[in-house]
Amino acid sequence: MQERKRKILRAVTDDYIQTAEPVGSRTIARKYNLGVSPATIRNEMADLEEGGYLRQPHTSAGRIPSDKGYRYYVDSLMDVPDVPPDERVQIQREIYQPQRELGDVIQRAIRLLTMLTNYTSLAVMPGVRQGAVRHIQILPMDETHVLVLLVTEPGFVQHCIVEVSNPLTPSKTEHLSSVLNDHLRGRALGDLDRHLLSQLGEDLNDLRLFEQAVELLHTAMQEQTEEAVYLDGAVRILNQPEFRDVERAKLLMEALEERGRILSMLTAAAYDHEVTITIGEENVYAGMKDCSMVTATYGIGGQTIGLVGVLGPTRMEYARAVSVVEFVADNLSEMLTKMSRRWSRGR
Amino acid sequence: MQERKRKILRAVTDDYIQTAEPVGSRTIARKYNLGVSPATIRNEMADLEEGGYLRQPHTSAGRIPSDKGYRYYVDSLMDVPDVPPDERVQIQREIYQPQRELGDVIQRAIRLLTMLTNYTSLAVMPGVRQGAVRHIQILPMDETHVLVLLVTEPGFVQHCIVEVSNPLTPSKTEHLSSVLNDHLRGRALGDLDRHLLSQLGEDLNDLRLFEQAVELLHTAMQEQTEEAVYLDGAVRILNQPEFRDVERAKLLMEALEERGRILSMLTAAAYDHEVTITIGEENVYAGMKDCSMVTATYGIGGQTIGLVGVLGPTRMEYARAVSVVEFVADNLSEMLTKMSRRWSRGR
DNA sequence: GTTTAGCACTCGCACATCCGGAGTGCTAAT
DNA sequence: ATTAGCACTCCGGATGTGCGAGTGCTAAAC
Repeated sequence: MQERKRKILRAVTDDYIQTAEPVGSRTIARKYNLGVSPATIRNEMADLEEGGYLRQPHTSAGRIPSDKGYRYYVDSLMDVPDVPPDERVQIQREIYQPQRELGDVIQRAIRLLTMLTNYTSLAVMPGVRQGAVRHIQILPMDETHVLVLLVTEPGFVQHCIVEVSNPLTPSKTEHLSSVLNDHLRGRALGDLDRHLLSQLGEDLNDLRLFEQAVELLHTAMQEQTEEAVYLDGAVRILNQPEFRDVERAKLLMEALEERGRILSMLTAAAYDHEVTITIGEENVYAGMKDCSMVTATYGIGGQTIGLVGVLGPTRMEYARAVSVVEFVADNLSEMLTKMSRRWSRGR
Repeated sequence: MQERKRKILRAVTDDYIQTAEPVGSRTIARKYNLGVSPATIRNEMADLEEGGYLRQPHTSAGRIPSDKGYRYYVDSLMDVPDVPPDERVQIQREIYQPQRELGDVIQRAIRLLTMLTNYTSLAVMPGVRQGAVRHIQILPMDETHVLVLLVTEPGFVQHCIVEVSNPLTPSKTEHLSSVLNDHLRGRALGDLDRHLLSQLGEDLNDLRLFEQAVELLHTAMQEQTEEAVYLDGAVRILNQPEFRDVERAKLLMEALEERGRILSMLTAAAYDHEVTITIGEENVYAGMKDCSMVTATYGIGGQTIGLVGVLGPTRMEYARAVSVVEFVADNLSEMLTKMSRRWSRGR
């Protein structure tokens, strides 16, 4: 694409992102000094429309970027700014809090994301399957229930209550706990295989207990195997003029209430790349067709374990969103990696 | 108030609740056969308006109930229907699930409430202070952090990670756990007093350990002392015609996102009575001035520990809401009481 | 050949206007 | 005390109009 067309596409997109109004040739000529007259810009815009980068809401209105236009914009027009220093420290202060649970950290991280971007933000936290087991503990609750407590890398605590067919005495649960600990520590719960299980059986020396243990782990895993979805500032989306229509807003909010849907949307889109931008129609779900997402992955020691991002209208401040989301994700990764290392050293 | 006025107020309220349109004298004469002409009804309505029970959105429109009118309606006009059998079983099936955590139970209960009433529903779950301790366990995480696990009556599990100034070895945490267990079991965490603490000190036989224990409990309590607020179906409120205005909707949704505000609102209103109805202006918070709440308390063995309810427009189906909310709360109480008894027997 | 000025044309939007319907309050008759 | 009749009010939707912003085209200028 010729340089001038690029400049114009960029101007249109920037302006529309800022004002939410269709932008005309005169406006561009005035605000962005390209050194050409409105008429020339009009011609170029007609070409851009033909190419599918711009569209007109109605004849004789200004142009707005199409999804394809936004795509081109984020891929090769925008320049991502640095995160300003004050925001850097704000983010880092929030993330490097005195250590808490992973869930809390993520919650706080995305709350900040919401504040800074004014968009809805979301995160996926890894489920229990993924992380290596640090500690596992079985505690009796009442005749028919036990509590399974699981601490996984990197400091992710989960518990669930499991019904057992035969009562377990405190001494038995203690025994069970220690055996399970010996065998599973350092391993991911998803890695349970036959070999491991048979070895477990030998060490337990008690068939019924063994069966219960297997049953227990099975249930525990089923219960909380799912990745957790965090969401913050869902109402922010109502600030956007494109959602001044209640019906639309309702539709979107309803979609956001269904965590499962969000999850599949997020994972479908973006688990492999550092930063992913999903624009309008690229979204799998109807009802999100005029939203965009900017997401980034975070992980421990280079391995991706989760995802944070923001959700806004397609007319989103992509450049800023990218910079902030990326920065948050990077810091999250760094923090988690440190946290994990500290634990290894402590052993 | 004369019987006929009561009948008319009731007719107006019923009709307005159903249609969301101001209701006129002719409508009442036609739909609710009171045996009098529209003109008579008009006179009566004028009286009711003077008395503050009805109001007119504008001259020459029909009447709608004022807050005072609703108040009179719920206090002495409406008759609360039984919960229909199919809904009864649905509710009971949901609540008497194979035992899970209290949080899950409540979550499910209010989800159902949302489904059945089509209003936003909410619940308050007791914080950690209130319940008697069943089990307490300290586990080391890394050099500077331990995990405090707390199981309180009636099967409420909470954990939190606490930073400690001096590292605790596994053997020490074990010792600490067992001592704490001995002393705190059956007591509420909020009851920690000097006497108890000094006794603890004696048994621990280790000053530093004792100090850490106190510090630990202190932090643990501070962290999670707050009652938890559950919310479901917040978007449902957008279905109501009174919130077709986006600004209003946004305001309310924003209020709903602030859990603390909800909490104080709920507790302020309704902790003492079985079923409480809070109407429009009676709400403490602006932004809720055209909402009503129907809440009921639940508890264990007669002692109130929490609260469930629904939130809708003042033009709410009070009768139905009351019946369903009450039924849910009662079943919740019954279930929790049983659960608690079962545990006592298990000891 | 590209750029630009000029101009006719197109829409959407805000605003004013108008009309009908629903409902009221008052008065007088029952 | 109740009711029929009637004049009056006011909202809401339909209709019409003018204005402004913006376009596309054409012809002139560079």
